[in-house]
Amino acid sequence: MTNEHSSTELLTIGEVAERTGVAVSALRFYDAEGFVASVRTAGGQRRFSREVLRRIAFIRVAQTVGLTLEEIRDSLATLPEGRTPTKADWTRLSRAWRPRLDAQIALLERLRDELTSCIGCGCLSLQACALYNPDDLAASLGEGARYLMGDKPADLLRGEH
Amino acid sequence: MTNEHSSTELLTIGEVAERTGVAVSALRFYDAEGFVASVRTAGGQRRFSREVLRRIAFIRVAQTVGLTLEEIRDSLATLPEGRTPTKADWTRLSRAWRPRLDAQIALLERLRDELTSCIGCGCLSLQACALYNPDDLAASLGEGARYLMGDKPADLLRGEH
DNA sequence: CTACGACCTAAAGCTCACTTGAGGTCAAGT
DNA sequence: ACTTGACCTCAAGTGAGCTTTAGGTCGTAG
Repeated sequence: MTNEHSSTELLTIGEVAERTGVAVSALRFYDAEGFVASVRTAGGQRRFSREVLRRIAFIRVAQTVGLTLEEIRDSLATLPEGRTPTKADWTRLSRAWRPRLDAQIALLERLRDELTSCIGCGCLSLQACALYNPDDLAASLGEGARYLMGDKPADLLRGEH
Repeated sequence: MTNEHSSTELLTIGEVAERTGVAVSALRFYDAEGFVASVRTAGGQRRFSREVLRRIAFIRVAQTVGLTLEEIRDSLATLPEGRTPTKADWTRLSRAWRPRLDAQIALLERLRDELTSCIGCGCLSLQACALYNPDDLAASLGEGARYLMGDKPADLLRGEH
C-alpha cells in the first residue's frame, strides 16, 4: 500500500474505485466518455474531486433502475454547468425514475398474475391470456424484454392445436 | 406469395416466423442451438412440427421472465424425450418462474420505496438508505443490474461530504 | 418453363458496458 | 537510489442473443 490517507482534496482513481465499488477500468471508461470529470497531475495521472462520488452514485442507481448510459448521459447533461449541483438538482433527476419503476413493476405483476392463470389452466398457448400486449411488455422491460411477439402472431394467441 | 395455406402438417420456417412473431434468423439460430427440432425436405429446407410453436412460446415467455437461453435450455432438457410434452409438463416448467418473478418485483418495489425516501431527503448519497444491500439487488435484477457496489464501499454509504 | 420469392449456409457483425492485454510510466516508502 | 504497486494509453476482447451479408438453391404460381 503506497497510497493512503490523502485528505488532500483530490482523489486518485484507485481511491474513487475503492470508495464507490466501481472498477478502475470502468472509471477510466466513464472519464473517457465524459460521465465524470478529472484533472491530471504533472505526471499525467487522473485526480478526481469528491463531487464525482455523487455522480457515480447517480450513475449506478440509474443503471439499476434500468437506464442506459446514453439516457444517463442525457440526464446528466441537464445539470447546471459551472456550479456544483445541489440536492434539488439531483432530486429533479431521480424523480424521473419513478414512473419507469412503476411501469416495470406493473408489467412484472401483470406477467406474474397472467402466468398464474396460465399455470392454472396449463395451456401456455395462452388462449385467454393477456400476455398478448407485447408492445407495452416490450416497451420497458429492459434487456431481457425484447418482445413476446411482433404483430399479433396468430397461433400463439389461439393455441396451436 | 408462393407459400400459403399448407394445412399439411409441417410448417416452413417462414410460417413459424409469422405465427410466432419470431424472426426467421432467430428460428434458424434456435434450430442450430437445439432449442427446437426440425426435419429437412429433399431439397434441404427445414420443416417444423406444430409442437415447436409451444416451445417457442415457452422460450419467449421465459425470456420475459428473465431467464437466459442457457437456463431455458436446461429447463427444456427436463421435458420427456420420445413423447409430446403434456400440459402438466409445461405447467411444471413454468411454475418455476413464480419465485423469480416475485423476487424481481420485490426488488423493484424496494428500490422504488427507498428511492422515494432518497428523493425526499434529496441526498442520493443515501446515508440512511437500504439501497445498500447490493448483493441481493445484484442477485437477480437481470442485465441492467450488475451491482451498486462491491463490498461495502465506504463513501457512497455515508455520503461524500 | 420461367420467374421470383422463400429458402439455404457460413461467417462476420452488432449492441452494451465494460474488461483485458501489452507495454510502459509515476510516486511513495525505505 | 531503489523497489514496487498504482497508474497510464491504446487496441482488442467479452458475452448474450441474435442479425446481416454474400452467394447460392428450392419450389410453386402463372
